[in-house]
Amino acid sequence: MARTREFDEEKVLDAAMQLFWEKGYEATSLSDLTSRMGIQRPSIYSTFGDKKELFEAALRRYTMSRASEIRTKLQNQPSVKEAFRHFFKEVADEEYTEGLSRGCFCINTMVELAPHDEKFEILTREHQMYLSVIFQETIERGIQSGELDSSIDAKATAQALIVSLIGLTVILKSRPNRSFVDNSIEVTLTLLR
Amino acid sequence: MARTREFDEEKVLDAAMQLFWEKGYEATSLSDLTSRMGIQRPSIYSTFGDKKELFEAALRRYTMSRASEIRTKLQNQPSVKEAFRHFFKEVADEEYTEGLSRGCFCINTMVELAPHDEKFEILTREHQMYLSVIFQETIERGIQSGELDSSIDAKATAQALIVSLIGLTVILKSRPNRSFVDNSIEVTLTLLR
DNA sequence: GTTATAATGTACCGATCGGTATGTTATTAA
DNA sequence: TTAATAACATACCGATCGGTACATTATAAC
Repeated sequence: MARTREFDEEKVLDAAMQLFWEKGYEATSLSDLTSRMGIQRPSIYSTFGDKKELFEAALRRYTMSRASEIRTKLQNQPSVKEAFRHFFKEVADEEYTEGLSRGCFCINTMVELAPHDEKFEILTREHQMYLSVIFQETIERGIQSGELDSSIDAKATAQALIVSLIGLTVILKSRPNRSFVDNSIEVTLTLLR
Repeated sequence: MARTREFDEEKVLDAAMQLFWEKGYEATSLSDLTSRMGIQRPSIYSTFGDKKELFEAALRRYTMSRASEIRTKLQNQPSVKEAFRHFFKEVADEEYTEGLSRGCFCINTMVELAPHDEKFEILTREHQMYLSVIFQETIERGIQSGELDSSIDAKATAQALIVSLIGLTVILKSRPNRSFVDNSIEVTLTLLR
């Protein structure tokens, strides 16, 4: 009974996500968005609502795919300690490889929007708590298998690792020496004894 | 031979610092600045240059005072481990006490500007490296005094603590449970054995 | 084929952005 | 007292901001 949509909703949302991820909320204009998403302004507003709502949709898309990506990575290694080491090193490698340092979209949002917008305070917190549980389950697997000492506090250690991961992701934006990054990763991993 | 300046340069720079610290670079407008600094636009431009230069001056002011503040805090405690514990707890307390979560101006800048502006990439990196040296010297003091095991790597441990401090500062913006924060601090401090 | 409807492209809205030209006021050296 | 000069306030600049009105186009139900 009406004209069909000419664009793929997921594809254009993905394009918006990439842009917000690179530049943040304030620095991304509607003109940036239309050109990168390949659709016109009214299409954005009719499909996603205003700029903030589009940003929120993009962030939700990011956190969901990122969480399952991390869960997969940690499950694919038999050794828990090696799994974390590999994961942390990979985070570092990405920042050194790519020209632009995008970091983590959720962390960027935590810094830019969470302090002034309760919706994003909650959204970013819940993502970190979710990741924390994934870490905890991974550590518990290591305890179960005998790889890790049963005396360690899986939950508290997972929380400390989340904090370190955030710090690592953020400091990479200032492009520190590789040795700085490698040192801090190795020392942090000694928490898994 | 000319009219005297009616404002205190340090005071108005301090006001600009507070504002950029709260809102970041993009979200702070010249109108915000003039009203908070209490001076007119042309006075800003003639005294500090354009918006980016004013921001840089504000950030430099912040990093210098913050570094000496941290150095003092760490030196004032006889026990190194207690010094770090007290300092980390204090960082957390500030975020829970204040209504607004400003976090650390330098970290905010690392996220917002460092990836797209080499000047701020360098400026923020150098501040973190400087703090890292302060941490290292503090740890070495603990080793000297016999409080800390001489087998620990002071430099690498200091770097890991810097990363954790950054992560702590950032995650506080999402207002996690106090237990999350306390747990991660305590676990991280076990690196000082 | 006709009609209803939704997606599209264009062109525009007032508001605000960072930055500056300009005229006025105050101060100091002569 | 006068002349030179720098800080001041005002008012403005073009550009861009987020958001929308409106006319056109394409599709699906009938």
